[in-house]
Amino acid sequence: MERSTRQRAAIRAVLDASDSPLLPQEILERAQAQVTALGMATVYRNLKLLAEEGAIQAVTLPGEAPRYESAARAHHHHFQCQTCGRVFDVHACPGNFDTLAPPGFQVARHELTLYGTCAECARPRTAEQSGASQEAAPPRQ
Amino acid sequence: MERSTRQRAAIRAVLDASDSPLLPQEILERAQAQVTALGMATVYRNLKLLAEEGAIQAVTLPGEAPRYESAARAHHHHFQCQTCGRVFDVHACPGNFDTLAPPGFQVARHELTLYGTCAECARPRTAEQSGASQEAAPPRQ
DNA sequence: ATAGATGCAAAGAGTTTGCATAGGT
DNA sequence: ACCTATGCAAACTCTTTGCATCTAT
Repeated sequence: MERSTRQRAAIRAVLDASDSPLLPQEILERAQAQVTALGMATVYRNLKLLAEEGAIQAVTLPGEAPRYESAARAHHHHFQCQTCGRVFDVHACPGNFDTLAPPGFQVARHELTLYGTCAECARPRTAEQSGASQEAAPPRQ
Repeated sequence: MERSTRQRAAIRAVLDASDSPLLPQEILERAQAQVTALGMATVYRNLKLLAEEGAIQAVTLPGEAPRYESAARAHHHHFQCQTCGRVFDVHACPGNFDTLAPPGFQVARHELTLYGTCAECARPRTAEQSGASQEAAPPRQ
């Protein structure tokens, strides 16, 4: 049966504490604050394990490594800013997509990703007075 | 400026001829029917180039390598069968997602992926009489 | 003739796996 | 005590890059 280890607890804690999906590397770094000797292999093994049992979910964006987030969070989608590359949660959901698929197809779940310009990047002239500091993920593209 | 080579033409032709997104490996194999000595590096270089100029688009599904498809095809989404792993096109689109993002966010485009059971996998008992032959991508998961 | 494109092989990045050891039950 | 989970390093897969050669313009 599955054992409860400090490593697994730390990884879960990191994902539960984050308000956006994290890269394996980020998870490793943050979890090492709890378990110093934690290795990347253990992170991957636990991500896979936790994903299989439904405790966490993978978030994949085109051209980027998979990120992971706690499945405990309410159903939501993602928005990636094409300017700064950051990923935001979108808690709205148009809902029922069951009728979109061809006849005979059964829709179990869906994923929706929006791309565009985030509020910060949309008004660069007010960036200073708004106190925006780009403290999240740095620009990528 | 950009030259027109047999390799690039073959890659474009393969993508234009396909009715579902293809993996780089599949593109290589099919294009080699035209250009025998074609190498994988050239496929990747051209996929990148064609994607940058908007001629093709990448389709990324969680846990799978990116697939590519012609951008000439009308706006559509994808459905992946959780049983056989195949990817189907979904030509319906709920449309306007502009209001889903938080205030100040500008939505330029969106991607929607549906997961569930395809018509074939939904009724295994009628698979024989329907003539289904699983000739598309083999099961993966 | 010139400069972009190709093919091969080596290099990178991200992820997985083998194996001996640590540690939960 | 048993057996899963870990840590390290090697292995793997997918993708990118260096370099000499080829080729479209």
